Amino acid sequence: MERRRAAEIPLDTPADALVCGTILTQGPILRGDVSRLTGLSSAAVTRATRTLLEAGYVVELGPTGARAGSGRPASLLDMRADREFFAGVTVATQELVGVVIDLKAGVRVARHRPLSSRGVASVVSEIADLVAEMSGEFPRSSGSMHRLGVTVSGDVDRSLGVAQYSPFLQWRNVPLAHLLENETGLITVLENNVRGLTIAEQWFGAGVGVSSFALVTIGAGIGSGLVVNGSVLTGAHGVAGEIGHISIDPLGPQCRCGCRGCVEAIASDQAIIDQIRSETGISGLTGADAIALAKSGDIAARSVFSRAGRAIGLALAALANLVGPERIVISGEGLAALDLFEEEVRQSFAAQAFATAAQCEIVIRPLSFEHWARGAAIVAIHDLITPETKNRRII
Amino acid sequence: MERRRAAEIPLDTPADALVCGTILTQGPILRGDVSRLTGLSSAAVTRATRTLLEAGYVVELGPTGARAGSGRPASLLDMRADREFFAGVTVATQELVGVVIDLKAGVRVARHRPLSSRGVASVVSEIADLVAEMSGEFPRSSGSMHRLGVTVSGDVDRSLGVAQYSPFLQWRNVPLAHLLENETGLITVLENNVRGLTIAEQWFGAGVGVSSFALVTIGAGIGSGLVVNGSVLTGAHGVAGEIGHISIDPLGPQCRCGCRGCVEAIASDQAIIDQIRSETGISGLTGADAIALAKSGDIAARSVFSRAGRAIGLALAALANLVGPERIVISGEGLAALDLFEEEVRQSFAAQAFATAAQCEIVIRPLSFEHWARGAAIVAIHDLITPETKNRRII
DNA sequence: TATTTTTATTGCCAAGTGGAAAAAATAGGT
DNA sequence: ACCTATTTTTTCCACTTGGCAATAAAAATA
Repeated sequence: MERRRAAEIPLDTPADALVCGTILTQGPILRGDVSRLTGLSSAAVTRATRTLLEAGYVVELGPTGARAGSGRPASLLDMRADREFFAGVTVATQELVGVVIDLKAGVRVARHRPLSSRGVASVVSEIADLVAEMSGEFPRSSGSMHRLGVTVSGDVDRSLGVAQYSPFLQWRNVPLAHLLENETGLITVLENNVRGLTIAEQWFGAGVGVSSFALVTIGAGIGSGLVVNGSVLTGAHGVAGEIGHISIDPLGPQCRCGCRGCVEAIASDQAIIDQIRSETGISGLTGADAIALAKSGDIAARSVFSRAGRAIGLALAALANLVGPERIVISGEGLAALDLFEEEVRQSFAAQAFATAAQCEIVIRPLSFEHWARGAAIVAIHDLITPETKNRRII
Repeated sequence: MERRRAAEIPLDTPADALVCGTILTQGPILRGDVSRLTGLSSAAVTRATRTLLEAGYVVELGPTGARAGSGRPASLLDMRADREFFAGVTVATQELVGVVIDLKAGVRVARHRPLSSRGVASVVSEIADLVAEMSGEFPRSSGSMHRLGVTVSGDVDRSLGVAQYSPFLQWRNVPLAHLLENETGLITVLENNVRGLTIAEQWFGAGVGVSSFALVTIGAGIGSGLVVNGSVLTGAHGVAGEIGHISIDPLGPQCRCGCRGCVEAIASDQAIIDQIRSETGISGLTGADAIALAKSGDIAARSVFSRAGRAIGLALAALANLVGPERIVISGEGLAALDLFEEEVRQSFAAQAFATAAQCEIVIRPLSFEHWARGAAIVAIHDLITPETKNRRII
C-alpha cells in the first residue's frame, strides 16, 4: 500500500511536518511562536508556512485582535478546517461508532450502528458501510476525504495495520487496515483504542503542549495510555499502560486475569456491581441501580464505591511514581459514578504519591463513545502528519 | 561553563556522534553493521569513522578473525580504551566511592574513603581530594582526563548540575557540578545515582542494544531507573522509577513515607530485618544474621523473605504492565539474599504480569558500590558523546 | 592471471537550514 | 504629512550534511 501523502498535503521536509503539527495542535499561532516552539529558524518557518498556505491547508487569520503596540503586526496562522476530512470508526462492545472530522478535529457527522457479528468479514463490511453512509452525509465545502482511522481493543500493530490479538473480538493476526483499504478505497490506519484516545488527547485535548501525560479510562475495564517524551508508549511486547492489572490487595477479589486484588477487580463497572450485589443481596442490580443506591446514602454501596476510589487512587500513584507524567487525565464511561469516589481517588493518590510526584495534576474529562471514534479519526490525521524518523538512535 | 568538547573528541556532526556512540556501545563492530544499526549510509559511516580514527579515539582491529568467505575482508572498529580517562564518584551512605575508567568503561583505579560530614563544603573538598588522589595512581599511557561524573541520591537536575533536594545529604539546590568544576578543574556532570547506574547498564551492561529496559535496585531502599525509547525517564516533577513506594497491601507494614504496604516497607534490607526481629524476638539481629537464619531453615525468617520476594514480584509486574520494558535487570546490595527469594519474585511476577508482559525478561546482576561509581564516570562519557537534540518535537 | 565477491572510499550533488540583511507594516512624535 | 522607532516577516546567500553511485581495494576462486 503506497502512501500517497504528497497528493494530499505537502510535507516534503521535516521542518514542514514540524510546522504543520505545531499549527495544528497549538491552534491559531504566530509564526514567531512556531519558531520558538519548534526550535526552527524564522526563515524555515516562513518557508514551511508558505508551502502550506499555497496548498490551502493553512490560513492566515489577519492581524491579531489585540494590537501589541508598535511594529509590524503579527498574523495568526491556523489550519483550514474544511480543507480535508477524516473518517474514524471504533469497534465498541455492542456497536460500531463512527465519525467524520475535519482537519481541526471538529466532528461533522457521528453515527452508531449495532455490531451484528464479530466475524472479520462482517465487521469489515459493516465498517465500510458505515463509512460510506457517513461520507455522503456531511457538507464538504471543498475538502475531500482520503483517510480512515479504526481502533479496536487488544494488541494492535499500527505500522503493520494488523490486529494481532483481540480477546473481545476473538481475532488473531487480522490485517484489518489492508482489508478496509480494499473495501473503502481510503488509506486506513489501525490502532489500539486506548492509544487512539490518548493520541486524541495529546493533540487536541488535555495533553496539548505537555510532553508527558497519562490518559486513564475507567469503565468496563480500566486501562491507560501513556505519553512520554511526546510519544505514546507501546511496550516491548505490546503491553503498556495496563494500569487495571496492578494488584493492590492480596486479599482483594479475584480478577478475571486470574490474580487477586487487581484494580480492575475492585473498580471496574462490573466489579462494583458484583460487590454491591453480594453486600446487599440484590441479585438483579444494574449499574444505574448501584449508583442510585449509593447516592441515596446506602452505607454498603457507598463503601464499595469508596473502596473503588481508593484502589484507583493507589493505581494512579503507582503510575505517577513510576513514570512521573506531568498530568493524568481520567476519563471513561464509569464517570457517571465519578462524583461518588472522586474524593477518595484524590486523597489516596495524594497519600501514596511519592514526594513531588504528588504535584502531578489530575484532571477529569468525561469522554463519550463518540470521542473514541474521534480518536480513531485523529489517528488518521496523526499518521498523515507525523514523519517517520529515519535514523535509529541506539544511544 | 563552556563545554570545550571539540578539544577532546571530534563530534562535529550528528552522524559523528551516532557512529561514535554505536562503536562505543556495540563493542568491536564492522562498518557495515554500524551503517545498518544507525540508518546512516556507508559513506557517512566511513567519513565519521575516519575523523575518529585520525583523532585516535577509534582503532581498526584489522581483518576479523573468522574469514567470511571471499570478498574484501571487513575490519572491526573499536574504541581505543586508553585514549581518554574519566573519573566517577558516588556519594554512598557511609563513604565516597571513586573510580577512574577508560573510554571502554574499564575500571583502572577504585578507591573508598569515609564520608566525614555531609556538609556541602566538606563533601566537595573530599570528592576533589579523592579525584586528585586517583588521578595520580593509574598508568595513563597516552590519554588524559578531562571529565568527572558524580552521582548522589535524590532529586538532581543534570542539565543544571544542581542537586535540587537530597534527603540523605539534607541538601537543597546545591550547584555541586559547578563547585566541583572550580575545585577539580574537570568538566563535571552531576546525576542521580540510580539514573547513573541505569545509564551504565544501558551503554555497557544488560541494556545494550535494547530500546527499553528497567534497572531495579534492591537494598537499603528499592528504586529503579527506566529507559524508554532509548532515554532515561526523569519524571515531570523529578520523580520516576520510584518502584519502592508502590503499595501492594493495605494491611502491610508502615513505610517511612507514611503509607502502608509499600514494597520498600516489606522488602528493603531494614524492613526484612525488622520483620524477622519482631517474628523471632531476636533484638540484636543483623542483616547477616537474618540471611543465616533463613538459610538455616528457620520458618519465620524464610516466610519473611518469601513475602519480600512476592512483594518485589508484584512491583516488577506493575512496572512491566505499565511501561512494558523489554527486560528488567535486578541488582543491588540486597542480592546477598537474593537466592532466598528469587523463586518467589519470578513466580509472583509471572502470575501478575498481564498477557505478553510476562515475556519481559528478568535478569539478575549483582552490582557492587564500585559499579555505582563506575556509573557516575559513565555518565561523564555519556554527557560527552550524547548530542543535545536541537529541535524540540511537540508532536 | 582474470574474475568474482564483498567491503570501503571518493567525488559529486541536492537540499535543507541558519544567519543576516532587507522589506513590510504599524505606532507615535514632530 | 512625514519621519523614526519597532516588530514581524521575507529574501538571499552560503554552508553543511548526508545520500547516491561510481570506483577502488582486498581477498577468494576459477
